Amino acid sequence: MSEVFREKLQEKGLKVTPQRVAIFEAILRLDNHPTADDIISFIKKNHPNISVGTVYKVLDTFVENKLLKKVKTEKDIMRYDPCLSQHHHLYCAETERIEDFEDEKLNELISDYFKKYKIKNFKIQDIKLQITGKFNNQ
Amino acid sequence: MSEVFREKLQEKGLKVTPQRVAIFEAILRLDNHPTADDIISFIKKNHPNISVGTVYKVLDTFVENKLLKKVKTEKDIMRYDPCLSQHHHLYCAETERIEDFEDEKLNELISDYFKKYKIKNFKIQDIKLQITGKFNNQ
DNA sequence: TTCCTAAATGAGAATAATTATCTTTGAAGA
DNA sequence: TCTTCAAAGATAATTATTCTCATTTAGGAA
Repeated sequence: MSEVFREKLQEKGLKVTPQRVAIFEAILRLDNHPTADDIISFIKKNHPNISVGTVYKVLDTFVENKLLKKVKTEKDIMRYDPCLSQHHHLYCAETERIEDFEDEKLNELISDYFKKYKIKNFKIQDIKLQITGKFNNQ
Repeated sequence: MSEVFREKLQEKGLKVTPQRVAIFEAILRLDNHPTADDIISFIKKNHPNISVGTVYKVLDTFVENKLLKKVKTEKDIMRYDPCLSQHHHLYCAETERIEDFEDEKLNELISDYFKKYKIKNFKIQDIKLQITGKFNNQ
């Protein structure tokens, strides 16, 4: 699994450092769109003297190189999300919980719509739905 | 026009202060999703000794009371958006420009879709599209 | 394998946005 | 007009993030 990751880095001429590996694994493990701070705490367990600045820098390089995306809640803080597949977000304003939501049929519906009705003076690169509401269970 | 605004405040038992009026007007005037800082600079022109903390507090009360929404870019800063109508955002990652995008037909399409295909364990309150891409002109 | 160099990291200071605290002021109901 | 509680002002504090710069290291070359 981390082979794909190594390749992606090397492809772009980026060095495969233990810090980068640790940070990427942390995001996969933490799963639910961690904040930089979540990531730092997690990593410090096995990697006690990693620097905060490093984490931010690594996250930025990942975003630049499309290994991650930045996500935002209604609140304040950036969250990070691995670029695995095109997906949307279910977001609960009360609890700050975010879940991924994939729906191929919906994607098609929307992209067909915009093929038919283009937005003038704007070239679409990506469409993301932020669906706000309430989770019923837990 | 600011009558509606006065009423909305009074309805919720909030006082109509000159600061609140000025801040709300500033957001309407500034239009294109100003940051707190944009708002502060704008207001200071006519209202030189308003306090930064006040602006933030007022913005928060407005958000709590649904007079405004907080919006986010891929970058860092909060922006504020008057709650006038249901709309989506066109967003250019390069220039940070945000434009509103209203499309009743699209809203219907999506809401029909979710009437048919409900998301399990989730009650939708609001759906917003963030459409990333590039503006062609200017 | 060892050497070299650009790229990456660490440590911590600096910045910027936002929040908190606490005193003073003023909106609006009595 | 008076009173009172919410709101505003001033400024300190906090928090997330970025910057700086000295040190280290990944990984290609010899």
